Amino acid sequence: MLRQAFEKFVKLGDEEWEDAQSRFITLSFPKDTNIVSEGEIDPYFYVVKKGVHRLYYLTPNGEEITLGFSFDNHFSGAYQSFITQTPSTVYFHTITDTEVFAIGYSDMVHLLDTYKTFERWGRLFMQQILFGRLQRDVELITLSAEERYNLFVNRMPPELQTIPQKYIASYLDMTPETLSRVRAKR
Amino acid sequence: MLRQAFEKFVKLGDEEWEDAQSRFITLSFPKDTNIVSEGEIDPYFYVVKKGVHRLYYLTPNGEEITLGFSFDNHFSGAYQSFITQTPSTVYFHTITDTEVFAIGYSDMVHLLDTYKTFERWGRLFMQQILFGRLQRDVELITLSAEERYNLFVNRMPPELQTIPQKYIASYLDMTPETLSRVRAKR
DNA sequence: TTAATTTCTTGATTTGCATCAAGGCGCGGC
DNA sequence: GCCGCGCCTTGATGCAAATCAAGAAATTAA
Repeated sequence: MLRQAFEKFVKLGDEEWEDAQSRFITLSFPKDTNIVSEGEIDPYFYVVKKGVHRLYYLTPNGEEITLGFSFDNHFSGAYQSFITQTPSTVYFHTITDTEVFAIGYSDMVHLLDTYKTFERWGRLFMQQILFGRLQRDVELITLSAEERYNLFVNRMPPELQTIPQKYIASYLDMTPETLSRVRAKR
Repeated sequence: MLRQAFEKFVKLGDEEWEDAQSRFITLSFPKDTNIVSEGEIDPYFYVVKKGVHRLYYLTPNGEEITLGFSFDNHFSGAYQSFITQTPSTVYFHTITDTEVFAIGYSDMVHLLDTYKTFERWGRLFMQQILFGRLQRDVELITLSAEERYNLFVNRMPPELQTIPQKYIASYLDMTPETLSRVRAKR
């Protein structure tokens, strides 16, 4: 399952996979926990075994803005902090009880340095996140609040059915009041 | 100069550099040309020798939305189309007369396949673009039209002084009228 | 140079969504 | 099982920026 997450991007040889696998640990967190907070360096890169995560940041006046969600079988974490080993500007937060595979920085560097395959995985992974963000940028700028919500619902995997609406609202760049009104119209 | 563009990310060995260098060609375009249009596959990845470029897309009602600019000594192109070899959703456009180094897809694949250093360059380059977009997302959501313009001016390199204001306006997600009013207040 | 376009400015009006406000519902804790 | 505190809803009002509308300035073409 961990291996599959990587093999969505690259084919792994058995030896390099053994090496990689041995470097992951399993961690659990209860719901509503900040795994990483603003100002901390994210010590791990994560693969979600079970649960739903949220990335958000705080505006100067204390409002939470949700950047994205992640869930089962996907990569997760405060990537920028982890890969640059600098203090995070975002909170990495559990919406549900969660289990993850986690790998530390020096172990990740080992994989990237040693295996060309992992270096390629890293490139393709970054690429996927980037292209996803670009798509989102287009949608935030060109679509109305109602259209953004409709798109979200159509793409929403079942895992996200349970997310509090205020998180969805901030992800879609609207207030909870606006989201509530949009929903009332369906 | 071409080499320096890569060496902002990774240190290159002389042999791999020779191989890479030999695969670039030089191209020129007059101002106001679409190097790549929507629906076309971008045949090259570019490094700007001289000139200013713009990436934009068209909304359903024909409005141009500017995604970004590039200029001397930086990488440029419709990356998503090039790297995935699929039709572009964006226009890649010259604002000024332009000279570029360009490398074709099979040559780029050769470099990525053959040299771990280029694979790493690719990862770090994608990463830089991604982190830049994330920063921009934050600014678009949290800042007012006036604050966005002030930030842009502070960061703007001299090359961008000559850009038509309507392009800046659409990059900052406001109308030309709004930008004009913001500027009048300084 | 002058004419033709395009870009930029300035003013009046509109609008989508935010903000402010208050009541009801649901869920977790004791 | 009931209490209390977030969360969601619904209504009234406000506002930043869009839209609509001309004219002025700048760029391009002839």
